[in-house]
Amino acid sequence: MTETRTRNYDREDERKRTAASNETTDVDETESADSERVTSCPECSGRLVTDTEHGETVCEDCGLVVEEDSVDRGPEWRAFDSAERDNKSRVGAPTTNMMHDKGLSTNIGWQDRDGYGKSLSSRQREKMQRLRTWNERFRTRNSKERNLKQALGEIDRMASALGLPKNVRETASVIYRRALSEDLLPGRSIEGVATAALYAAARQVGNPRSLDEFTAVSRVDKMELTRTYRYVVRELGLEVKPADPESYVPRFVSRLDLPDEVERLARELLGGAKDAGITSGKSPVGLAASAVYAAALLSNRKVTQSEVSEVADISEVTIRNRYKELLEASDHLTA
DNA sequence: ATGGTTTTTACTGCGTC
DNA sequence: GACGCGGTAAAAACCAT
Repeated sequence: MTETRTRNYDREDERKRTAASNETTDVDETESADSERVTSCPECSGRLVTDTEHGETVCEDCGLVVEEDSVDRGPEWRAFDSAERDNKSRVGAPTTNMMHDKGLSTNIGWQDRDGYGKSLSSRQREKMQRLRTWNERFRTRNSKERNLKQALGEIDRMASALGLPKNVRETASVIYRRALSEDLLPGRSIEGVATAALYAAARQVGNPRSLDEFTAVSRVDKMELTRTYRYVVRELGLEVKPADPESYVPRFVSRLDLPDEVERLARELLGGAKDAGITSGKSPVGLAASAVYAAALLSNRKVTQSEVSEVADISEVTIRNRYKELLEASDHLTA
């Protein structure tokens, strides 16, 4: 009931509230770019045509240029038959980065001798030394590739076990690559960092899974996961927003076989709770679970607390406490 | 390490089927 | 009586300092 809130969710919650404007690195720029597309001329509401050669969008009737200097996303080359197109095209499946050297890497001997056993001139020796340096660099890179391959396999396995979509896996592998290139791995298990990366990725793209769900499919225990997760987030300066309770709602609803109506109501309740400021510092999972329970109650679907607590992995007591608050908040809002 | 907060565990009482 | 629900106290977990 007081204002000294400490928890994780809370801190970031406050940060979001106070500094909502200076978003820096996050992934949600998809909407703003395409949402304001004009479909008809603002002057005469004629039909618009795109002139790709000049990079403009022009009204067919009055000739008004609605948009100019648009980016040409086509290829910069021309092809006159399909063979040529195949030849010049550089698109295709992305390179995987998952291949390692298959033991074909080169070794440069340490004795400064040539093929006949004679010693080398000082000039040649210097050259060999430089070559050794570079070769070593490539080889360690290769060892990192192997590491990466294993980690990506783990990420894939866990992601599919948790039913996480592809974009989460991609984000996770990006995070893992960064962790690898910044040398965060020594002293930590590949599995641990991979799990942490996936956990962070799931949260970043707004499709979070609880820590418990992760420990269920990962070989690392909860403590190691949270530790490496915090470590990775800190070292990489990752911006992970607090999990939005609403993002858990659909899963709970579907696991309980409840109608969409309940989902809608639950979201409404959560919105009200957010406005009332009672979400701060509370576990998002608990909040979501209670909202689902309360919503089911309001729409006359009978679901027991223990059922909800089962699918959400939250104690019944927490559900009771939260859902009381939720209803209270919604009463305040409507009254 | 400590202190403050939330969540969980365990237990009790009440009402209904 | 079993079950769902509400409440409480104490323990455990968690996070910031």
